[in-house]
Amino acid sequence: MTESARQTRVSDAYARLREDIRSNRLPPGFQAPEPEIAMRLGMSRTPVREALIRLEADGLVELVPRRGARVLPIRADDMREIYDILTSLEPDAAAAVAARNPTPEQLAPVEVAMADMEHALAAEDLDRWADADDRFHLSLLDLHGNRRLRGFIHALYDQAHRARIVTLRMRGTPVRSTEEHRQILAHLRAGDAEATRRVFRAHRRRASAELLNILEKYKLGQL
Amino acid sequence: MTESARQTRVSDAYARLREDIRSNRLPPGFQAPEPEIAMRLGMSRTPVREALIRLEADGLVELVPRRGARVLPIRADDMREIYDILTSLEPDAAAAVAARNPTPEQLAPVEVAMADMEHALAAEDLDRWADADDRFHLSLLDLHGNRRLRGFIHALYDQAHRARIVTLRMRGTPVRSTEEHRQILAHLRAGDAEATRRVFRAHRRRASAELLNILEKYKLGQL
DNA sequence: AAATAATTTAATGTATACATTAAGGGGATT
DNA sequence: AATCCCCTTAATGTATACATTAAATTATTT
Repeated sequence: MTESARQTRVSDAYARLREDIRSNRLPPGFQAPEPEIAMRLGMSRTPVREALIRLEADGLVELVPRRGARVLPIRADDMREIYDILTSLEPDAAAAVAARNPTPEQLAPVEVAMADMEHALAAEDLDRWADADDRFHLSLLDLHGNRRLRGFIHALYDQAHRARIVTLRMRGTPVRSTEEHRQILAHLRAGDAEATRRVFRAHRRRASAELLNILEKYKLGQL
Repeated sequence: MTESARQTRVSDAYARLREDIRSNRLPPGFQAPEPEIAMRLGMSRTPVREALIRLEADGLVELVPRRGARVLPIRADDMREIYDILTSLEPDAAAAVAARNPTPEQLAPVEVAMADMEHALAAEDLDRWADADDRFHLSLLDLHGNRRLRGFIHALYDQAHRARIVTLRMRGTPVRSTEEHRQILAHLRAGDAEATRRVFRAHRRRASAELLNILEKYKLGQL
């Protein structure tokens, strides 16, 4: 659904349902038949069905015959899957960016996200920090330019969003993550592909182990 | 669309269109409005629309407003994107499998694919070889067990299928690829994660460079 | 011949009708 | 209390009607 595409009921339904899922207004496990969802959104079943098919493709819901759409929970296993994939993909993508010796202009969105991250940390504003964290990672993907990679990782971020938001305050202030991002950015500026890859990968491993430990410690079997 | 799901017009439309695209019966760039596609498949527009949404999510078509569905070509750039992703994901997945010290039973599907590859090579049957090659890679993913990874890579294989089939006979007999698969399997049997990763990654790099060179040499800008 | 305007055609997006069938509920039986 | 049977309800899958609008075609003007 491109920004330039004209607004349709399908795109409206898609955006609203996606945002309700991401914000836990439609919590994991929530299930409703199509007529009910259509009524909630004030439209007929047809655009709702189409939106649900797209959300299913994004891994946010499953369509259960005769029971409607169910918001998929994110279990510890799911987060492990997602982090395994990100740990393979993101460091290689970042290393490829570093290998190109990106200009300061090209790195600007990453720099802005880094600066926002630092400010949010200083202000102890975890929500702003999380947003800046997302932008750091995703702007690197934009810079990298592989569209399939970008699409897939966006979908994984959507799926992981709730688990990350819910556990954010359980993880302590993200001093270490911020420092690791700083190191990654320093290596990017230096055009050092191997160092970028190494530090990024270590960051992903540490951060994902931390979150998975929390999910297991607090018995958050699913979110 | 699970195997166990009952057959619907949607699933029928999806399977038929997907197979027509993969086999070039609907070639890249082919474009038709929904009513025409519905007529071809002998059903109404509704199930066709749903099937097309799923095919769009799979990256095989794009839905063009007022112009119907267009079969996406695979350009050299696309193949490069796909191979970059596979070169990051597959070696790590295979290394993770090796690290578990898989039993001979667990490795059986990979062994069968390997044996089929050898036989196909001896018989100079490139189509059978390509099929066995697919099964080698995909059965490793099944063994690995990461569902998101598996789903994504299946979609990439679907997208890459035509380019690989069309260029198969231009690449010469895949003696080298077969040897590399043998080495990968030997390291898997030995439970050597690092060697599995290294050889797999080298294999991916060489094989993708070869195919991309052919796409550029023969000016096959798109397929 | 080319450009522009007007008209016609047809695709899409959406709503809804309808047949099928699965789920849910209630009553009877064990 | 548990299970089974029957009936009712309602969800889904699909077809099609319909309004809107974009593309295509035709007519007119330059």
